[in-house]
Amino acid sequence: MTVTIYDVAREAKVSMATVSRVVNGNPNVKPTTRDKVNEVIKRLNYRPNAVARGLASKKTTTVGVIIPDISNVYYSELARGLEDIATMYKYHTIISNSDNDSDKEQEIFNNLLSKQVDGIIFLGGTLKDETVELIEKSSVPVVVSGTNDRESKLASVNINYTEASKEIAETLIDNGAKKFAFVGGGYSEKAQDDAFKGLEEALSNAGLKMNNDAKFVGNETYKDGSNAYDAVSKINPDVILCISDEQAIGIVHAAQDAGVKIPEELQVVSFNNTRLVHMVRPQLSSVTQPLYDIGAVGMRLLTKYMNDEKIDEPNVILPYRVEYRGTTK
Amino acid sequence: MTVTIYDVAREAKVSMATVSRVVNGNPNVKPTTRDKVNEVIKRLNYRPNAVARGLASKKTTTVGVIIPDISNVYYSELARGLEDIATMYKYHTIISNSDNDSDKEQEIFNNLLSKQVDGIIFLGGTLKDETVELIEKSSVPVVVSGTNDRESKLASVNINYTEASKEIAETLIDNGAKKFAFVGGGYSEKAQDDAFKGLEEALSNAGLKMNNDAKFVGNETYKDGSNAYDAVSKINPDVILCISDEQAIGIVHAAQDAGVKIPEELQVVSFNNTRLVHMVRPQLSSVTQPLYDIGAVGMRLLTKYMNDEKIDEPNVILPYRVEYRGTTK
DNA sequence: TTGAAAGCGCTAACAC
DNA sequence: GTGTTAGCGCTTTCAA
Repeated sequence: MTVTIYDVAREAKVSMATVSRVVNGNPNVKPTTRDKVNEVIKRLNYRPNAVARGLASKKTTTVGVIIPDISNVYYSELARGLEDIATMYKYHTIISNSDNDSDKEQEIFNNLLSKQVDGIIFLGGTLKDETVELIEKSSVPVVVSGTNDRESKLASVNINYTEASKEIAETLIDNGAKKFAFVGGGYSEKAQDDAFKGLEEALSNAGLKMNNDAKFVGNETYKDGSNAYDAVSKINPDVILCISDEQAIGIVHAAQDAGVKIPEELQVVSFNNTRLVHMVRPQLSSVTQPLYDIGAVGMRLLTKYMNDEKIDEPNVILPYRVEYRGTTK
Repeated sequence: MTVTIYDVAREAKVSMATVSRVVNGNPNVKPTTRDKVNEVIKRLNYRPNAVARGLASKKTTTVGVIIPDISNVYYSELARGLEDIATMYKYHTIISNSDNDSDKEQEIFNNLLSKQVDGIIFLGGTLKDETVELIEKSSVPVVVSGTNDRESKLASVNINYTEASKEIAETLIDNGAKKFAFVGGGYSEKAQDDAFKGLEEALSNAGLKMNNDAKFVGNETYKDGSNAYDAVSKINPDVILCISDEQAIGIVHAAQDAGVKIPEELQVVSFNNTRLVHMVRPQLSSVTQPLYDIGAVGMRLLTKYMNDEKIDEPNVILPYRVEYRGTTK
């Protein structure tokens, strides 16, 4: 029925070992033999069985990807970057959605190991202790992209949220802003905490301080933007810093619906930099993160671990820029 | 090193076959034996090797997904639906991006087959003849979701673009619109052609006809929206029908930048219904496709094929609604 | 440069 | 209800 390596060997009058060598590009094959084998492979339309190969070689050329939600623009852009590099290095990716749920993460993790993946990428999301523990004692390399554990013990790719947040706050303070509000989402607590820290530093340096009611933690959705706005608008902020683009857009619209002029009466800056920032009017001021690259570099880092290459730096920090668009003065 | 079924068998003083039965939930095992085996499995932290299982059983519980671009909101929403159903049925998904490129599609297809996937889902995208041919002679079941071949030979899940388009055109004609423009994208030619057909029918029924310059085919991106607007604005249309949300939003903004009032002077309706439609102001009038369901139902259909269940109807047409929001009068 | 043969870890008859 | 055994299709020593 299906053509196996044995059929090719018989037809080409060589051993299975030789066919295997040809298929795997082993140089120790006489050119004439190689040609003969290749001819038969083509004629019989032989396609190596990756499962059998995986069993024999203990390598599946497959990596697992654990992602909170592939339909979230932020994550799907990371995923695309990762995918492209995986393809470049001849890896396939098994993607599973965790909804940032720790139990699901662990289940997925174990499933991926049972599938014998060569490595795992953990995209975004909050890294709860149990998950970090699982990663630390993993039998295959793991890289986290677009997030990190609190102590940065894991191999990771990220931007410096603290610095970005601080820079934004300083700029806007220089520009006259005094009252800041902060809206975090549920997915990456590390990013949120780091960004909040940067904001606090900038405020403290300027002799300002934040109102206790000025922080809201929501769920990073457009709809939740109006909840966020309702919550923080009580303190009448000059600026709202918001982790998620979708939520920031929700905030902008909620404010506008309430008759607040943006950016004149309220400025909004977000951190995700998905393609959405350009698709709304006024265009959303944001930290421009290299999303595609965060995924791509994470995957590249993982390939290094999988091939036992030298790792210069397990915690990669990628550059960012702040772009002031329509939602800031 | 790693724990195998053999280790468990030895430790539990039973045969491998019995362990296999327990692991696979085969009822022909005495409860006491089952308990004993389960205890050992837990104690040794045994995790079945899915690769070995795949080789022996010729089933990998893995499906391949070929998608034009996971970072495109439309496709990532389909992907999420599909993923959830796959997980529900204990399948994993290997996702690969094709960029709607026929060569890549074929390469991915063959790679997936070599990975011994149990089935393949083809998401969105134009089905070129070579791809259709590949699918037709595939050794594993294939379902196409969110697109179809021109003759509907393949198992598929879709909405009726012709009907939707016709309905919109009729409604807007009743409402006074006379000059229509149409903007298609690169990804799904079938959808585009069907939608165009519906528009033509409605126009013809109303004794109207379309200007030759009123059709533009672009690439479904936000940026391309301004190209599309430049192209079709020459005929001064009352209405632009646009397949892609992103592109439609680009059109709206290009028009607004040119001083055109929306919806008073120009109405815009799109077909994709991604979450973007709510995130712009004015909110985009659109066909509300059940994106998540198109993916989910496609996956469910595929599981039926993979398990040799009875198929009632290989071409599933899902219901749609038209929602008139801010970009129509 | 090539071949023989022993697994990789599991499932699935088949026999008991 | 349980065990024996022959593969699944390939890679990888080891020897020649």
